[in-house]
Amino acid sequence: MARTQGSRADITGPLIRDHARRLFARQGYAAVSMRQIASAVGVQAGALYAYTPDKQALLFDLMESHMRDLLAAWQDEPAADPLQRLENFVRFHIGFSLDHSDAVFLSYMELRNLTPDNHARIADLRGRYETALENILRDGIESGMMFVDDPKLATMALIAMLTGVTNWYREGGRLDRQRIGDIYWGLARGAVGAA
Amino acid sequence: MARTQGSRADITGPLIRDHARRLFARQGYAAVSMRQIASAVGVQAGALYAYTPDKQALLFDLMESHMRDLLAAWQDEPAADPLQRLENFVRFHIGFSLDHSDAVFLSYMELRNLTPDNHARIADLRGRYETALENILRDGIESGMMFVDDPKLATMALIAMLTGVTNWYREGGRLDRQRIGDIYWGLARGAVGAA
DNA sequence: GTCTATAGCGTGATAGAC
DNA sequence: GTCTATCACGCTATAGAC
Repeated sequence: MARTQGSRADITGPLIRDHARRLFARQGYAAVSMRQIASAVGVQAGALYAYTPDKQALLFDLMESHMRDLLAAWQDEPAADPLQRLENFVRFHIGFSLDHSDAVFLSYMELRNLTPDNHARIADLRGRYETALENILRDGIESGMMFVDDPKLATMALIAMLTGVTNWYREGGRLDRQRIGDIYWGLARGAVGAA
Repeated sequence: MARTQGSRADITGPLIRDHARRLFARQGYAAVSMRQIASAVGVQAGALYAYTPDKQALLFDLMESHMRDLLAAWQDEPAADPLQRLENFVRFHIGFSLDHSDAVFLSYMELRNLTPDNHARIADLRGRYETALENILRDGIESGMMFVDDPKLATMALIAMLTGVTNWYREGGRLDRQRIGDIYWGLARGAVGAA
């Protein structure tokens, strides 16, 4: 089958996702036009519709694949020491959030721009991730290594604290990632009463 | 001076601000039209421009007045015990955030939709508030009551943790505000090494 | 202060050529 | 798969009547 003029299907798809993610994160879904995305990619707006049925599906795909990537990347070791598992989680969450800061930002800022059905699916994935942390806290409490009044609230509090790194982190700043992980692990360990 | 037909200047201004705040917080600044705000208030879109020069100024006014209200509401007692001051801050921040959740959400979600000049002014106000907490932590460290590696990061971490309450809190939920304050104070106290 | 009407422009999405 | 052209609509903001 002969290639049609100017076709670059193998790279255009990923480029659309990359630029859309970046633009949505920086300006907000509603503020970004399909023309703007197309311009960043280097195609005309009409060409985008060969890859996505509409703008909403593009947003949902970005958020869903991010949540699936996050869940797939987190590898718990349920048999290990709960404190060690918590330290792993803290360092993992910070590292993943900084490596995918646009997707992280998108996935908790643009929930409101999803259709109700799409919203429910993302919320479900998010809930699974929160449960992963909550289970660590419950195991830590049960084993007497952690002291937390309310594991559910502690889960939300810790995730909010850790994700907050993306709000101020700048590449090449005062602290490197290892050091940031150390500091946040110290805060988290204290918060769960295991200082 | 005779009143013109249908004029309700005394209440329209606040109503515009109230509805704009609510709509911006729920749907995002870019996704809300001036017509939508006007409709919620009960006037035609053109009438809004008697109260604001444009949409951007309306957003900025909402954010700036929120930050000023926040700074005015926080009353530190520099002479008191640093731990007591931290507890006060924790309970204050959660209470204020829940009482003004739309404004809180707006003020950290829509920074990207401000002009650079307006952005700098909001960032300055936010910085002052962060400094208020940072000073408590520094005093706590100096007095040997707190153990924190990096007061700057601990400040960002604590504020992110506390503000996160607005993400999941629902009126009439499992926990009342007092109890939520107790739990978060426990987490914060532990995080700063004062459990 | 509020209304109606509208200018001027940008939007998401589609049709049809290549 | 990409382009050009376009439809139909919504947007911010303004003008002028009352």
